[in-house]
Amino acid sequence: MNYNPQEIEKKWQEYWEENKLYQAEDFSKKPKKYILIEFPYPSGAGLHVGHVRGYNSMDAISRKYRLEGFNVLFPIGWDAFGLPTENYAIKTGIHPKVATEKNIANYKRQIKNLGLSFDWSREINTTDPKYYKWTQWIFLKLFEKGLAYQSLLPINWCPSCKIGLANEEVIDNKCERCGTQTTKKEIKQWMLKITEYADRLIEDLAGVDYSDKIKALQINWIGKSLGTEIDFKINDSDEIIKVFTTRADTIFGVKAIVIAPDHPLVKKLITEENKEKAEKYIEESKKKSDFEREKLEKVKTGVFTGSHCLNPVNNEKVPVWIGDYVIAAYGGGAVMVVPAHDYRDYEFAKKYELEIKQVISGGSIDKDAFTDYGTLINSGEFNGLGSEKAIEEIAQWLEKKGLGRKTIKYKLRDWIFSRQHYWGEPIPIIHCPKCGVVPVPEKDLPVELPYIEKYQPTGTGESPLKNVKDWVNVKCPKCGGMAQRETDTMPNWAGSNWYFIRYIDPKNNKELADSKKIKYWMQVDWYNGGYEHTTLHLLYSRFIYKFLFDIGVAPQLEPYQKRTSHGIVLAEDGRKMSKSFGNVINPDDIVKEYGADTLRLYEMFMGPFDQSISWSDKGVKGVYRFLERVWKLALESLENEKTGSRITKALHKLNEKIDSDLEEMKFNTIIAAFMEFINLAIVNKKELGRDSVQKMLILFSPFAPHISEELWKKMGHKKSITLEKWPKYDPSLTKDETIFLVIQINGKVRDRIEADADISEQEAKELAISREKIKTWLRDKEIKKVIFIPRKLINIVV
RNA sequence: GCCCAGGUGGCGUAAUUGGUAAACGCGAUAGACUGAGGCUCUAUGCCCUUUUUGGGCGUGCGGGUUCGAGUCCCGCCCUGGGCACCA
Repeated sequence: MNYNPQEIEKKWQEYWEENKLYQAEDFSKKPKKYILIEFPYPSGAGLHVGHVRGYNSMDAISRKYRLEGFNVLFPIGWDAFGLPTENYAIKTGIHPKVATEKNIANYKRQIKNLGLSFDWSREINTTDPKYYKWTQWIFLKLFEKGLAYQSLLPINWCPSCKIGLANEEVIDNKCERCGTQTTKKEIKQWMLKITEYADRLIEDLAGVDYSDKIKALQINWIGKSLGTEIDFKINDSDEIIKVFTTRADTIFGVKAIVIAPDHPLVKKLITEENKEKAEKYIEESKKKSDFEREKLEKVKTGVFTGSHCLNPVNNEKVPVWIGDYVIAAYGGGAVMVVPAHDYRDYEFAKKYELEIKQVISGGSIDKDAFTDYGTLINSGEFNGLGSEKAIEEIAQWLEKKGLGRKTIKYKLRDWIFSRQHYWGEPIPIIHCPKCGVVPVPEKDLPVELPYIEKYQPTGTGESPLKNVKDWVNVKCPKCGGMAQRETDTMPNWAGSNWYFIRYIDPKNNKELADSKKIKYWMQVDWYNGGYEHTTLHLLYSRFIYKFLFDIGVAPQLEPYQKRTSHGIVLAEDGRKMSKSFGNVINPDDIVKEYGADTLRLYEMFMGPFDQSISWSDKGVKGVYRFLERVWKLALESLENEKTGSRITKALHKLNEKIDSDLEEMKFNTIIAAFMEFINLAIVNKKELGRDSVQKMLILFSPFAPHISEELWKKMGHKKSITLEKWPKYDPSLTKDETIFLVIQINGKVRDRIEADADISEQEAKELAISREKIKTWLRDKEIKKVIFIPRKLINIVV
């Protein structure tokens, strides 16, 4: 009988589900493991082989943990609100709700075909009102604590999607979804104060097991920067411009202050004679997109306001300029120009004929700016100090006089939490003409998203919900007067902020989850997902979890003990898989042709887990051939009684290899080790006994569950292989009794001899110099030194 | 510019963490099987030398440490990813 995955896989998938073999048990006495994958967004495109890479790897880990006696929670659900579905709906005319249902059904079918050991009894869906009731509840709590607020802000606006975008959704000044150039638009937005958690989000990384890469990515994104805020008093005025700098040591070299065109003091600073020129500049910079500014102007532009301010350290009069390269949102929107010690300032000074005054010794200032640290010169009482010390002392000096202070700035901005779109969780707020902003009372949650036919964006910047009069108009919960609902919805990150808590108690109607259950299951022991979510989803969900900790819902400071990320699966041509390139591999096709086990094994074997790898059809075939060999070998060995020592040893070695490599996600070498074992066993077929086949199948089952289960049954077992125990290897059997001792002369391999593994140095030496080959090498030479490494080699130095 | 990875056969990659470089898979070539093709099996695997014997080179480049370096140190080059008028 030939290996025929199409015949066996479906059968076992149904068997596993019917017998509830993968359901996690609350409060089980067994030790728990919470294994999490990023729940998929059910798009119209269907499951990607990249999803499969992450899922089946964590599936193998979950399966092994179960065999080892752990109570494993390995859940799945759907992150279904958001733009992709809405755009799909607009394109096809299928309502987002219907499209979501359809897409989920498709994903579910695809995922079930892979034989993953998810606990389907805990399936969740972020678009289910029973679920988003709690997403809204979290928002109310954030509002209550002052962490959700409204703000009129120039936001990134995509003219094509007609939607406001968070900074994180704008890439290269283009809309992340459609690629259209973004512009700015002022809208009243809901914001979340993630910046309040910036420090904790950095500090608490110390206590979790994330790779350095992931930690660095997050720390970079938060962009903490220590510096000094310096007050520059405006000449003949009480107004102060606060300037942020990391280089307070260069303050004696300041030759101008540049403020952003939208700095609050701009209007006051422009003098009558500069009015025309300055206002024209501001107008023009507003028109320019960020993209243009970056690409077209290497040398920064600016315009003089006509006003001056005073340098607090020496009362020098310094001109105030307006420059569109200064970002209003960062560091107070004002910078000090130190031409001698900053490249941009140097160019700026050359262009506008400002003085270049050197205050740090070093470099050649007539040629270019000198930006390194050094010793202060031309800096009054601070002359002679090193930069680092000077930064410290100047800050202290300023602080004493009330003219400046040490401060910390972050690149991380508060999180724009409003979307003017239909397909999202309604923000549970009511606007009352009398009482103002009123939160929807908890008892009235969820605020259900009404089913409407016109869900297209209005293009005015308002949500389509604005037109649903009988939904918008409500009584104010406070005064009972007529009021209106907030019509903005939440971004698609809202539901995924906390979903891992809902898996713990998915049907709870009173809380997000029962607190005892949360205590039992949290933290997530191991969370795997794509690198692309490192700065968005991962950071957001850590923030929300910290908030939940602060209000007593979450028991720990961090949600995820360990976070790993898989590399992207690229197309065979090395490019990203994309419909437009026509190079997409559909997992369905692979399952149909070769079976799920082949797909799973191939994706583990293709290369290092965290690395991007190109797909290879040839590689898939190679794995399929391997499975055919396993099948044939196992069936042919059923009648063998005893296992030879060579096979026994190899099996224990394999066992050891899996144990050590799986924790490190070295799936590729595990599969290679399996192949090696099978190759050995095929050559020594008669030595492969029944007991070893059995053990081999258990070891194989986390990786290729279907074929293992089928062969297990063919061996006469009545119970599922998933109920077996993970074998323990005997360390004494993983070591060889004889080895090939390598003989080196001057570090070069000259010979190798089979020898007893525990051969002594003396014996090894004697053996070595008795060899004809070695004798030739040693002729007429004097042995200076002999280095002997037990079990490995002997090196003769002549 | 800054921060991460990484650079090993024709290709994807492996190397017990300083000890036989190329395991495993793919491809290629030759042979076996076949009427033929495919599948499968066996062998080969970079350069030099007369085939074997044997020897040399060899892990991006240049140095260094060491009995011994893909692995450690110093200096470069290149590729991929992330951030970026961030002051």
